[in-house]
Amino acid sequence: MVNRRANVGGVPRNRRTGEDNRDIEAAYSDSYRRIVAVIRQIPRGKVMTYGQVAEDANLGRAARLVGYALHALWRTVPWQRVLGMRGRGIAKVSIKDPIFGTEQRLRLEKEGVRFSTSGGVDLSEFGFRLPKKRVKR
DNA sequence: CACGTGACCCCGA
DNA sequence: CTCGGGGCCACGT
Repeated sequence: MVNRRANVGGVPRNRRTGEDNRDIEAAYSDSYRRIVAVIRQIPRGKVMTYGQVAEDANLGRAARLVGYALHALWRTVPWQRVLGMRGRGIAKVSIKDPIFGTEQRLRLEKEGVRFSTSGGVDLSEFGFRLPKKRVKR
């Protein structure tokens, strides 16, 4: 399993305890909490891209922030269901660490997500979006 | 306060 | 396909 700490420069551990990440949400910003809230709603067998998570969390185009946050909060969410956008409705594993990257793909395949020969996931088939809030009208 | 950095993304050349 | 360039934003230094 993935026990290995994936600490990359700058990404802190839980600010309060310095270890356990289970309640890490409370220690972080509101943006992080919203990101977590969105990711937790992705059902089994479906995926979202970093950019889509940012949008649905009302964070505009802060896709980068989602990646940053997820790296720190992965213990608290189904992290495997977030992929990187690779143009034209195709998403791919975006994790640099090969151990985690492989783990992500295996977990998704176990949920029924299919990867093409080139490693892409068809978002028209496996993509998930939160139902739109009907705010305007 | 100012940078640098990062599991990102879009666009144009 | 590869490169830049600009945008996003939290966090560490």
